[in-house]
Amino acid sequence: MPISDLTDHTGYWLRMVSNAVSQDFARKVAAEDVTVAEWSFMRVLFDEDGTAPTLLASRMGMTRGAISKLADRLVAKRLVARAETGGRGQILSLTLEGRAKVPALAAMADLNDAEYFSVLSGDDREALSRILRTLVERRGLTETPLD
Amino acid sequence: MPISDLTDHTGYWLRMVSNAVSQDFARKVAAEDVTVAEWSFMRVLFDEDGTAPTLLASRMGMTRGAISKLADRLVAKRLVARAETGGRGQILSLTLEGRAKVPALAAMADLNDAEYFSVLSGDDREALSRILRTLVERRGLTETPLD
DNA sequence: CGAGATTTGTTTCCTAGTCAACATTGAGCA
DNA sequence: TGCTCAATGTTGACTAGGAAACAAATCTCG
Repeated sequence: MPISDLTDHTGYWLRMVSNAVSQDFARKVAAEDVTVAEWSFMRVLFDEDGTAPTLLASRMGMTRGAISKLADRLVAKRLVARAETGGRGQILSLTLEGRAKVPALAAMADLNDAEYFSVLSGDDREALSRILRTLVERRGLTETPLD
Repeated sequence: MPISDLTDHTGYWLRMVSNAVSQDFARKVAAEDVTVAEWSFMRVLFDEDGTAPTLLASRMGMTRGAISKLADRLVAKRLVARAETGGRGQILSLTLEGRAKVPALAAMADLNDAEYFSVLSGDDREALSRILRTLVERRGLTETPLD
């Protein structure tokens, strides 16, 4: 039996494109001194301010440990604030500065996405989006990635 | 202007699916005590035995430093051998043991891919593959990812 | 109530990369 | 020839995240 080539797999091409989109976006948001994970974190808080770390972890598909460290970094940058809620609990919210950054970052995300897929026809763009959503639904992928 | 949601972006779904495919594959090859990067490395050598580290780095889209360490690990596992070529140069090849492992790993890659995309119709599978290849070509993505 | 079980957030250790500095080797060419 | 400059592979410092152990806090229910 012939040995299949790496490029025979859809997963291969998927990863190549995904990596390229992510790296490009990472480069863009770096201009605002923010990482992709930080952007994602802030975007979640933008809608659901005052979220507990554990919920953020599940929203973002990261471990609580990772969220703990990510929050440290964002607090150090004065983009996020931690608030004790009495006992063990804690609540994370955007600072004014953090909230003010979100629109610019969202615009970058829009631009990055539009730019990347602009080389496709409208039909193909639509098909790609639809197929990916189908996969997520049918495979029960609930964990959220970073962008 | 409304702030776009993370899920408005095709890149978001792309990353979610790509991560899921990769993680699943990583879990599978771990049964053979191999990582995804190691598999990729071995697969390249399978066809192009006696490759220099720098060429492997470009084939795999990794830095020379990463290849150097990856090669260390594979040599330690007796799957790859380093050969001096006189001066500074060096050449990497699969050992017999390494070469013998490739077919099983390739079968795993085939299975993983087939399994993941089995929930799509034939048309959608084909469309996805075609669209991804179009993106790679039109965006000039030459760097190779890991699976 | 109170004792075990669970949950929460943190921390430590580990892995797998990048980046940049480095010594070594080789090539080009006056 | 010999000088300079580029390329090679390695290394160390650093980063981001996962896994698991942990202490503290909260639940559960007898």
